Amino acid sequence: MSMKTPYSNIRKLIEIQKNISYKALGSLRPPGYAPRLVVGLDAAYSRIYGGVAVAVIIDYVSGSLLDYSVAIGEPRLEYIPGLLAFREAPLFYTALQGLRHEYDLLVIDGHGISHPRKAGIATHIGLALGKPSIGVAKKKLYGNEVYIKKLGECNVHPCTIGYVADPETGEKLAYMVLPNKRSRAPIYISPGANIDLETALKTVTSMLKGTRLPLPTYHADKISKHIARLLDRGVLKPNQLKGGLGRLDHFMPRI
DNA sequence: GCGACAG
DNA sequence: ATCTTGTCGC
Repeated sequence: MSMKTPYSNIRKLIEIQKNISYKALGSLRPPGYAPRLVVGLDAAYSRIYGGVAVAVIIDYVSGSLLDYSVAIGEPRLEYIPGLLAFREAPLFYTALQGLRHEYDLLVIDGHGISHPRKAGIATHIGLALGKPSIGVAKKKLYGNEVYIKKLGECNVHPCTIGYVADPETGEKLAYMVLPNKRSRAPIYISPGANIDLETALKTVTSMLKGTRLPLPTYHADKISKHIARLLDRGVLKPNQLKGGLGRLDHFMPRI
């Protein structure tokens, strides 16, 4: 079980996010190059060992899964809406270090700037690593949903059905996309850092292969859940994992 | 006080 | 996220 965090510390984490978003918002421009290798990040949870973070590498052109890395460990923080990055990013960072390839882009399960302080987990990670990052979330966290299309008008998928607007300024923070024929609910695509909203949309929709999630996140999701199951069944031991045990000393500020 | 609330 | 049985649809 993760530690409970006092309200005083929560305020400090919120201040850190304001600092992060200040820098990240100035980085939201087109990368200027097409991605070659793309990382997908997702986490599942094992009852025994805690978080199971998986980083995968996908070849953007072929869609091939080239590599993956795992990090496990008990998160230091409980889940608090808006503060997900402080819970999961340390594990993601560890998983990333086990990767054998360099990469151009990160696709992360969760939000980017479509966040109360414009500092979702994709923003934290993209800014810290100095790479383009995109958040792909399955549920809205913040903002007003604006529909630019009726659901019935979406014949060809993926279909951009609307966007999420900043309640203060009306600025577009994320696009809502129906990834395939089956899904009733959209996915939310927002830039994390070092990329703009339009490029984020194009890039992610081009990696939708009939699945609800884009290929990188799709694979990371499947692998992390699978490993969490094996761990809880005792079929797999933490020391057998590629990427090893998670060191949680990164991304967590001293509070 | 009430509703919202990534994973 | 995870816990869980049945159930709707291709």
